[in-house]
Amino acid sequence: MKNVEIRVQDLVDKLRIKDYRITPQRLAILKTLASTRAHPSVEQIFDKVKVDFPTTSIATVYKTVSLLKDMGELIEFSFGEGSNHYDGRSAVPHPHFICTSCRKIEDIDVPDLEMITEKLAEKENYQITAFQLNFYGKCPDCNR
Amino acid sequence: MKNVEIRVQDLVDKLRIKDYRITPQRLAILKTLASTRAHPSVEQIFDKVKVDFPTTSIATVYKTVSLLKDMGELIEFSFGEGSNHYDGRSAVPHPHFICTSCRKIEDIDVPDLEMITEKLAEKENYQITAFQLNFYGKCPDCNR
DNA sequence: GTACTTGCAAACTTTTTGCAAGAAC
DNA sequence: GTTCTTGCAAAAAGTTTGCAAGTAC
Repeated sequence: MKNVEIRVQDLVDKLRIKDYRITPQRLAILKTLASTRAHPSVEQIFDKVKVDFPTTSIATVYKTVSLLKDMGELIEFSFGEGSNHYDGRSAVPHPHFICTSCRKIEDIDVPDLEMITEKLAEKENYQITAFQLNFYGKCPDCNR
Repeated sequence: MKNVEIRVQDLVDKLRIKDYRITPQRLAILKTLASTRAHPSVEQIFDKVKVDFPTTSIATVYKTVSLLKDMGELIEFSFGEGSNHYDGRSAVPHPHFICTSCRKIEDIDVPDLEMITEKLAEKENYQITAFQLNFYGKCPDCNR
């Protein structure tokens, strides 16, 4: 079974456990979230879901995204401008690089982040539950 | 001369050089930005400015904040909910801790961040111009 | 059949904009 | 006096909500 299908099934199970119903619209939203690395906005999720379900309302997308967010199953990003973006592939926070030229969002690897977080929590007596680390600049493609 | 006054003068000079005019409203906004560590929203800046200039419009605050942002003189934050927040004390990005309970925003120190940024830029061939690093959780006061 | 979900429209929040009157230079 | 800025109100953009009709279970 592919990673995407596993994640969709995972989300379906988690919804069912909480007695939420699996409607075709919701399933389409889950599939969209699980299968993209593009960190889409609600509008972008909506555009994808509309292909299969043209009658879908954007309010439904907002409601489902909000539900998943409350369940801790997706990560929300706010970049200075416009709408929020979401990553539903994994619920674990991770750093990003955002190209200010082409607006592309890439997952990146910052090896020492866990240790840094632990040290900070200990030093300042914080109870840290999440983080947001974004680097902004130009990607190799735009940097010419 | 105090740091706050130096920063206000710095901003005034930079505005004048670009032929922007120093109105009493703008000066009050600059003073508010330079003198708080609270990372206020436009609404909160507006509330402070209104004390001295009750006729000030929130549109004026938006316009001045936007002007300073374009000049690279303040940092904008978007936390998942509500309005953007601003730090006008220094234009240099720096990490924050945000208490999810009392909503307090604190500047923190992450020693290795510069090195991490450099390594990342080199490895991925990014040209990094800014970053945003926020830790979320409970501060010592709320963690009882 | 019951309880939850959808889709629509209206409401709400935050931010931007057009423009006439006013102020900085 | 010229040009920029203000303040107001309207508009725009993003998100939330109430509710009747429809659907998953």
